[in-house]
Amino acid sequence: MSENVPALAANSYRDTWCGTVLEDRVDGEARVAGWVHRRRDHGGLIFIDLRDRTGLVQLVFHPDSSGDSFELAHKLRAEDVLSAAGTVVRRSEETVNPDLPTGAVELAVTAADLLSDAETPPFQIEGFSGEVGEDARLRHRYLDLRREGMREALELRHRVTRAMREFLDGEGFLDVETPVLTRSTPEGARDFLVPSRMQQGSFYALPQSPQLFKQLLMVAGFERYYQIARCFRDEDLRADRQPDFTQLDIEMSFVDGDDVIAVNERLLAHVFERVGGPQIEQPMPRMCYDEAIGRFGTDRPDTRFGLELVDLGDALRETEFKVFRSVLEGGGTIRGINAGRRELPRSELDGLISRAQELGAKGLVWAFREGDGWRSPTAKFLSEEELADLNARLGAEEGDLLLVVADDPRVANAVLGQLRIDLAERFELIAEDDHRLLWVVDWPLLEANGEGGWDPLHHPFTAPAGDFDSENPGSARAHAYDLVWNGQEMGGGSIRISDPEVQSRVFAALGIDAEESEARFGFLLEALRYGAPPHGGIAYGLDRIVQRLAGADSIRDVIAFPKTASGADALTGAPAPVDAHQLKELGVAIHKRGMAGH
RNA sequence: GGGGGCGUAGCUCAGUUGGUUAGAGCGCCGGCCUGUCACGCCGGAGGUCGCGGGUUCGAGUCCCGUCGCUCCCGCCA
Repeated sequence: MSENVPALAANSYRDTWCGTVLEDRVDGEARVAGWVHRRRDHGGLIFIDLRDRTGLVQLVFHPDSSGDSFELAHKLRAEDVLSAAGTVVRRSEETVNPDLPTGAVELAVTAADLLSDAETPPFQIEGFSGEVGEDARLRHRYLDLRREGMREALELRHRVTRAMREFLDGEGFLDVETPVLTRSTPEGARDFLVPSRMQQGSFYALPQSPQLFKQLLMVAGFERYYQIARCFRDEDLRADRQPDFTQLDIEMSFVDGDDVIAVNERLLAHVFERVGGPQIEQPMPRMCYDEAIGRFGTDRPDTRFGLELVDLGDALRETEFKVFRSVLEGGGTIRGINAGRRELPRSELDGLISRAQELGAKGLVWAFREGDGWRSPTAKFLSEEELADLNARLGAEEGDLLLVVADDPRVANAVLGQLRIDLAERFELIAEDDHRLLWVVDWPLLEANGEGGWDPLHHPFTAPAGDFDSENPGSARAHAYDLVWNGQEMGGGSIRISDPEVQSRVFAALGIDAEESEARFGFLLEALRYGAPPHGGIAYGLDRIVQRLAGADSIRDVIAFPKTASGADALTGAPAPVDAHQLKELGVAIHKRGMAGH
């Protein structure tokens, strides 16, 4: 921690941090200020642990040498704010506290001032074993942030962003701010809208990302841009999703995908080196999208463990089992995973079936290899030859647990992809200190949206690789890349379309006709006509990166003032009703859900 | 929008099959204590069992509704 703590200029309250009162100050005078962490009152001798952002130092109050402040010390309570001056004293050998960085010294107080008299906090700042509930922590976040874990998390976050800025500055990137009041950019999520007072009936949207602005900055010739940008998406929350979140946003000109990846690998290496993150290979591993889907069932594969997906359709071409047969005839797939030799009670096997159904599968076949066949409710529907073939394809050995899903390929992949993660956690297959980072590359540009149309896998500005064949949009690949860390998406980017004609054709393929694209993106198409360099970039979920570096379970643990699962701020009470006259000024009327006619 | 879990003292939790006055640890308050560092010892206060309704002789416990927190699905890169 000390490497980041700047020297403190002397002021009326203190001339050093609590956590820096170390042996090199012995016999010197020191003045510290902070919060009363704990008081140990021995009657004739009082110890106070004083805490600030940097740590703790022990203050000692003697009745003889501390004067009036001895009486004050007796009255001190937890979280009172205190300024104390005295002599730094080396502790005698038997009173050294090896658990405290400042434990070899203490401050013999000669004078102290109570700067603020604190009420008893609703929960203890430190020093008891029970974990405080998140509800209470968020309601009094300013107290929660005094706790060591939160201080460390925010300091880590600071060091991460500082290292990012350091690296990018050194590479010639310029930090440019883009608007927060803007118009809707189609990243796919619901927009937060802000009503315009001056143009009633019209709305700003909060940015889901600075995507279009950074492209315009490339047209403007800035060439290398970055921003640590707040972004907004009005969707339901998760442990790794907040309605407002922070993105490290980067864009470069005159680059191809490999150039962007190369810069970013150096960026990651620099940041991790600075903050003590995992070692990463240079260059980092890459995996094609199709391989990721094929082996792991997902575009964000967690490669820390096996349990890879296996295609079983060929073993069942002639099967008599109606369920499998109708799936295959309907263009579906049959895929499975070998979970290894496991014992699971029937209740847990039923739980796997429920989970598979929750994930969208119609069912799940479980089996244990037994001899050349299966012990499974499904075994009786399959021939000996089929069972032997399935065992071979799955590499099943005696007692191995096998899971098979027959469904639409997207469903089968999604279900098995999630089940392999559930099983890895259930069987503790993941080593705590194992970190796997990789790029997923060679993405399809579009995917069928199930309604006869096409949706972008990234966003509508992603450049197709090679010529874009409007007749056959599904075959187009994209110059896109996602960074995946232990199966979690940390960031993604692409080379963008810099040719307005290509952009128009991609819009058309997405079902956005000329009129609509002119209305919504005319400014972009026009800008591209005025000399757009080839350009591309990436955006990282900063909260997720810091979360993983901190080993936290939720991004809330690395955000100073996060929202609860219902999108509320437990501290301020936002969102909150507003005065009628505010609404009137905005020309906005409220239609509550459930009111007549709505 | 849907499913699971949770809600008891300031905090973290226990509370049996529905049965007398709802408990513990920490914290808090008062007293004692000159080497503690999760100080110790003695004493004390503190409860709308989230809220509303129901079943019952009797509800923290069972049922219905509702609110909040949380995890997941949908949604969202």
